[in-house]
Amino acid sequence: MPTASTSGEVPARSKRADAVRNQQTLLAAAAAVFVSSGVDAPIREIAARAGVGMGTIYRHFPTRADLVVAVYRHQVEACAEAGPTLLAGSGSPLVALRQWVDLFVDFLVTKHGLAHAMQSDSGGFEALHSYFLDRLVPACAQLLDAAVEAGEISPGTEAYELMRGIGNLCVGRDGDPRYDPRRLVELLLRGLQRPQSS
Amino acid sequence: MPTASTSGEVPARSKRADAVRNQQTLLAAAAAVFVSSGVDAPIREIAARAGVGMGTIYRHFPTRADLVVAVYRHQVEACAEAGPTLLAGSGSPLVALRQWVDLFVDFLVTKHGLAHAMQSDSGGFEALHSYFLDRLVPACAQLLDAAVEAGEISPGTEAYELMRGIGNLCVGRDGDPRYDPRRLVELLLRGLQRPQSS
DNA sequence: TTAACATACGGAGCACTGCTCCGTTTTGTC
DNA sequence: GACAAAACGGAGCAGTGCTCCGTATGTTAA
Repeated sequence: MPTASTSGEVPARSKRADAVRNQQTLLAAAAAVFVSSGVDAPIREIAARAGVGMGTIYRHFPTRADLVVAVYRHQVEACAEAGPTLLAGSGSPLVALRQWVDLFVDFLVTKHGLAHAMQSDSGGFEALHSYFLDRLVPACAQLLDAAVEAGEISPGTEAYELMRGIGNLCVGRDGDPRYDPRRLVELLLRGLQRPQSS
Repeated sequence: MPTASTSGEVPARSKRADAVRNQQTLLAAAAAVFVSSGVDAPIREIAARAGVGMGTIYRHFPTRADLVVAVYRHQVEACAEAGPTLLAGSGSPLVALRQWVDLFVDFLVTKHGLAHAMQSDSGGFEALHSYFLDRLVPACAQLLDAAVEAGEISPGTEAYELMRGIGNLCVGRDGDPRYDPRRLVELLLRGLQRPQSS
């Protein structure tokens, strides 16, 4: 009963299937492009990657900020859900943690772009940020705990602290080949590892 | 003796007069445009304002960052020198302080643009920032002290603190008509004023 | 003074970008 | 099926960064 208009409300015909599909495609494409080319990547590039026209992007996300925010939310969700999945799929919690952190670093590109895109409008940003913490800290903690439990890493590091550290390692690199945050994050993770005998 | 080549050094023929003149003109024009249109203003606009061709700008300042840094240094100097001048030129230290703060706010536009333009290369930025503090805090302090001395404002506020406060009021306004930093700075200054008996 | 050269200037032109607009295609409904 | 609404695609426009080279100007040596 899509056309049920019980009151003075607008009928609100449900979205067309292709529109929904394209929205998803765009989110994924934008995320990938943000990672490889930064949040200032040309819209054309995102459109090309998604295999859609530019008009489609502008219809779904009128401004760049809209797109960035949408990707941000999408990524937070994906990242949060990936935690348990990775843990279940891998025999080693440490490996799972590594994979998760990799996802997290990808995500930070968008996050920093967002912070920049939201110099004003700080209200919405606060809300988004707390959403980010609520969802992600527990996910990270679960992986961390599991790795400790399995004896792969030393205890004593909090998820929040680790995430913040990673976040800070990832600021301010814009095409500078001399600074690769991922290398440093890798180092950080290695530092977490419990020294293994033989 | 401009062509004296005492050793293996390059003769280093002195710069042409028009080149020097244009450099000054450009600095002034860029400063004005940065205030009215932000540091991302089109190069064309700056060139037009200075009455020179774009080639001239790019010859003097190969990248936008170069130009911004040069304007920054220039402004720090001008601001520092303006302190004593304004003080001497006006009967009221408070009026002088007001005028100085106005200059300072103009300058902050460039400063913030600079901070953004220097996400990487943080070494040079640090040096610039300490230069900024060394030059400007004393200038501000002098005005502040004079105004206290004259009984126009209440004592107890440090120059550094005031400047920092003003600086913070000036972040994150990019064409948002709802937020005008100057209004707030004016309020701050008014708050500094000693309540005067009619 | 003037010739000759190094230096600096100007702006047309190219490449690339954001964003709009509208003819075409797809989808859902009757 | 037929039809309208919704969504799509991408050509095209306007604006921008940056380069390049013919021209103008300042400077030096004779």
